[in-house]
Amino acid sequence: MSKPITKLESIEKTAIQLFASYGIKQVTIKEIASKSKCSEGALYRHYKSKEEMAWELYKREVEIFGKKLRNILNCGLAFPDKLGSAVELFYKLFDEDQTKFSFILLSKYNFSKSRKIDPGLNPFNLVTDLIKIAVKRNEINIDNPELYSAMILGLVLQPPTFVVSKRIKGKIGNTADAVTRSCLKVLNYKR
Amino acid sequence: MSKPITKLESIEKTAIQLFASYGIKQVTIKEIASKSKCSEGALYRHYKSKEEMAWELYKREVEIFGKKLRNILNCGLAFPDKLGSAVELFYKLFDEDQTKFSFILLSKYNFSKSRKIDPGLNPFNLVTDLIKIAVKRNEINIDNPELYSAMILGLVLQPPTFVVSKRIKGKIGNTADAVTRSCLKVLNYKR
DNA sequence: ATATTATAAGTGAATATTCACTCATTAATT
DNA sequence: AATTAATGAGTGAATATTCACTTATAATAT
Repeated sequence: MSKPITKLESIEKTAIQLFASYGIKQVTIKEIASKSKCSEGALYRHYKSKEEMAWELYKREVEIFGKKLRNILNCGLAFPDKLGSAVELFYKLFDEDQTKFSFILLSKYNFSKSRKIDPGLNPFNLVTDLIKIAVKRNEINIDNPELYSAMILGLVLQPPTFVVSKRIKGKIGNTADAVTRSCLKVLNYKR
Repeated sequence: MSKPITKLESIEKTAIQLFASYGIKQVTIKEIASKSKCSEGALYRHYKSKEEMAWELYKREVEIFGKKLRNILNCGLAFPDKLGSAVELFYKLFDEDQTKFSFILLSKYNFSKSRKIDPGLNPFNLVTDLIKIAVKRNEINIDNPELYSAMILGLVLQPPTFVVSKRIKGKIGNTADAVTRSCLKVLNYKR
């Protein structure tokens, strides 16, 4: 046999799906192998260990999202439009692949603290920077940018989390506007 | 009847502390035993398994907090005062025992979906109900209470989570007011 | 008071189980 | 034939759990 690329894809997709549903630690190599219809050994052709695989997948997916987010935040829009596009992007991508984003959202605390994703692509950093710059430019009026960044991130992240835990049913793309407006209120944005 | 010395308290305190720091799966019985200065077997006098213990501790702590929250939300205050007291309570308790609340905040997704805490004491339900009632009484003006409950919960929960992950340093009790005001803005509360 | 008994809790070595990872073998491709 | 990849039973270290025995305390009897 020599069609490794398709196998790898299948392994990764299965792993993300299982990690998202049950958490990294509770998923076994056996499960990933059987569900992706390959052997246990096949996994080790591509990754050094299960932990390593989980981390690589996590890092990759977060950084892919981070790049998209950075592109939006870098173009010369005004603050509320940047924020709005960011929320819209996130919710759209979330709706398109809930499983992938569950994995991202829930895996955060399952890696050793020494594993770091590229700070320039870390969505938390990007949002915090966005807010700090807006403060500097007097587009919003808040003290304590760290606190307000936390509030904004929580406000934006919790609805998708509620979708994952079934407290909210269906898609959330159509709520991006309402969420953005809520953020702007919190930040005392005056148009 | 007899009531010999008990190491239960020590075991539980140690377990919560270790679970909060490293996650339930990554903590071993050996570690709990040695850190709480008892044998590995002692744990099984009180709990059927490690998993069971983690769940019982989680459930207990969440429900203790749920009771306090319910008491506050049940007394006849106006909406913004109820919300304000709730945030203040949460942040005060969080400051008093960060370890315990890290455990609560981070363990959520480590249990099987079939394990449920008493719905009447579930803080998420309590807050959602609070908001729904306020809508009914025309104290706030929002469509989609589920979405707004999610936003409010995220807004309130993320700052403590940031303390746990060291993005925010120190205590947060003094931010309760600012956070409450932000919630009221999101909810279109007109005083 | 003192002794006796009952019981819950504690102990830790022994055992069972889990699970990531390996590697000898097989199969496919060139 | 040689090379490359795939397989999955096997391995062993890590870990959870058990259990026969000990100990401390409380309840009861003397």
